[in-house]
Amino acid sequence: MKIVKNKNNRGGVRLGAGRKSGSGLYGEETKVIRVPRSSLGNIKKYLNLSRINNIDEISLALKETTYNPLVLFEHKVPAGFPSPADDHVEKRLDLNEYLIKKSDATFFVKIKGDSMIDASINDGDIVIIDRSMQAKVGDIVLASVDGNFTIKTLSKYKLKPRLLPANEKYKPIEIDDNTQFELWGVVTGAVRKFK
Amino acid sequence: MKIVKNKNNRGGVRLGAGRKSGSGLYGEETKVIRVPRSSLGNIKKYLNLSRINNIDEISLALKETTYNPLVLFEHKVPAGFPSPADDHVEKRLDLNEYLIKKSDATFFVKIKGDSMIDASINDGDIVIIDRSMQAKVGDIVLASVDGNFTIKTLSKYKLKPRLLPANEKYKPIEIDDNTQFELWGVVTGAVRKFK
DNA sequence: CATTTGAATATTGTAACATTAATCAAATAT
DNA sequence: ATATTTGATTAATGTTACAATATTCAAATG
Repeated sequence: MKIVKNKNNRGGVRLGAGRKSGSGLYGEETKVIRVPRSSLGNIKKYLNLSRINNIDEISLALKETTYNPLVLFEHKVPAGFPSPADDHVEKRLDLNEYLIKKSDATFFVKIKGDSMIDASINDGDIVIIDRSMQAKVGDIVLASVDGNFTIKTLSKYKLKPRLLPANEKYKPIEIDDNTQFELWGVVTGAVRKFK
Repeated sequence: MKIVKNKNNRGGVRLGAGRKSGSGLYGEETKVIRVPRSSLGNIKKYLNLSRINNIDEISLALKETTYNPLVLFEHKVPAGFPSPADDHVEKRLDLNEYLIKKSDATFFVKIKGDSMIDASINDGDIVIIDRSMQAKVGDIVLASVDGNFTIKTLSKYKLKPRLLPANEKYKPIEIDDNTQFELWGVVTGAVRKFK
């Protein structure tokens, strides 16, 4: 009986070989903990979000839900507003529910600057971004271009993506093969506080 | 040499003895998971809170639509968006909480028409109205004028209120003694859905 | 000089273990 | 008879150990 050896005799003691420290999923030391089964899903979701977005700390603020089913007057008549008593449709409205479809694929960005002013997105507004949606031409998207984040309308030009600002002061951004370009998500809504 | 026995000879085989299942901290099965060290604190805080506050409520708050503990990138740099890793401040954001101060004095109106377009309030937007606030000149308000509801900027002219549209196409509305006029509330915010 | 290869080492999920905590009924005390 | 003490019993919990996987490097090969 023969002992089959490796045909090749490569490798050997190599200084500095091996996987590098910090090359893991989280880039840092991990610990083992025991958690109740019903919390597993939430915790994994949390870890996933923080990993993807490269966030140091997410404070799991577990305040009481502020959900207050409030009243919505929905106006049906184009010119002016009808008497609420006669013509409005009353509805309960939860703003989270109204504006967010997939909560675990959604995050918010606060707008700085006026480049989307013609799309009624102003400095200080908060836009709602859905990472899970497939962006189409015409959508307002969050993208990174050469390392900078920007919110623009997605367009196409000569088979390449093109980002259009909604303000005449700014020029479209053309994306070529030398441009780092990544779509982060589709802007699905916006909120503004006046007071 | 003596073997020291127990002085007492109590106990023994007892059917049904022992700690009862489900008597633990969480009252349910637990699992072991590995998490990054930097997240440990938050996860423990979360587990602690959910335990104290009754699992159902909290997991509902995290999972269901009413409360979305999502991630907010708040940008500090005016021009464009910086790398999220560098400059963002991350927060949980509850849109209800963000936009509503006094929930029992607040209601919503869905906008029809383009008369406030220059204030970035467009057809289809939903505005948030606080009935409890004292309206000041410059505020966007909901008012009824001769039985019709309208949303305009509150102004003053010759000691009388005047309602200014935010669109050149429309004219200011002067309020005189023969005009029925009532202030319904101050517009404190607006939300828009793109998709 | 580019490619292939396997040793080397970190990561990661899970099992195993030791310790702690809770429960029960027999033994003891009152 | 009733209350209390006690230790066997078993679940829960935190930690370590381990096996499987992933990643990296440079020697060997082409």
